[in-house]
Amino acid sequence: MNDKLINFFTALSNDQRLAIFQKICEKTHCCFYDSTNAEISADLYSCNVGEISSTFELAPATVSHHLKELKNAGLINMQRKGKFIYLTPLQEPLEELRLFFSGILNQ
Amino acid sequence: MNDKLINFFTALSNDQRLAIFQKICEKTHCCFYDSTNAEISADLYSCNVGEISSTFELAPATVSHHLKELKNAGLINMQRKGKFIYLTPLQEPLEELRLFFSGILNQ
DNA sequence: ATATTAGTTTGATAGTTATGGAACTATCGA
DNA sequence: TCGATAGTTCCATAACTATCAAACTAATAT
Repeated sequence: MNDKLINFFTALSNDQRLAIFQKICEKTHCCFYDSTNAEISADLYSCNVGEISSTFELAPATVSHHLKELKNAGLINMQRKGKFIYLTPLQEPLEELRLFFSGILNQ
Repeated sequence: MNDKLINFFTALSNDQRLAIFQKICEKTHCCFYDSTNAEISADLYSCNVGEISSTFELAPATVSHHLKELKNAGLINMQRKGKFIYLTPLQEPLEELRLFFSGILNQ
């Protein structure tokens, strides 16, 4: 039960990784639709690994490690589309965390 | 800005420390009043360091380190009353964390 | 005063984590 | 098919973390 929480907290306890997660959240916009009402493809509303690498001054290997940890913690999704891998935050963990901090005190 | 969050997450990213924090929260009850309407003293509604030591199978030194970290992160308060040191969770950080997870996504 | 109980600090050690270079895999465009 | 671009995995290392024994400080009781 606490294992999942530990994974969340561990993933967010590193400053680079927290910043990366925030960037992913910030860069992700909910599904917009174009004039024809067709959903615009993921690369228009989420960010890819390269964008993280160039934003933060970290070696690609390091970024890769951090993303892997965010993914393993269950905080983000990584989806390849051709040459790029797109990053999106998952909502459930955010909800779980909100609930955890709402419910922890007796009142 | 993120420093405070990092401290929260780091403090909660260790399984023993998370369990200790949960224990402190669980053992803390909001101010009850006795029949004379006088506030009952802290030792009746919060837990002390020894209680943590005996609950978790950790050396006193280890417990002390963990508590220090929870305190330095700003998650708990430690108040000596005579021989004992009483532990209480702080509410602001919980609220901050709730808000963080509420506000991080664009919608 | 001194013994006892409660807890901290110091110092050491074993284990974990962050970082990146180098070598790898995957996809695409020419 | 070959070169370029995107990203991962392997490996090493430096830095950090968790743990506890031993020596300490703080408060109380006798």
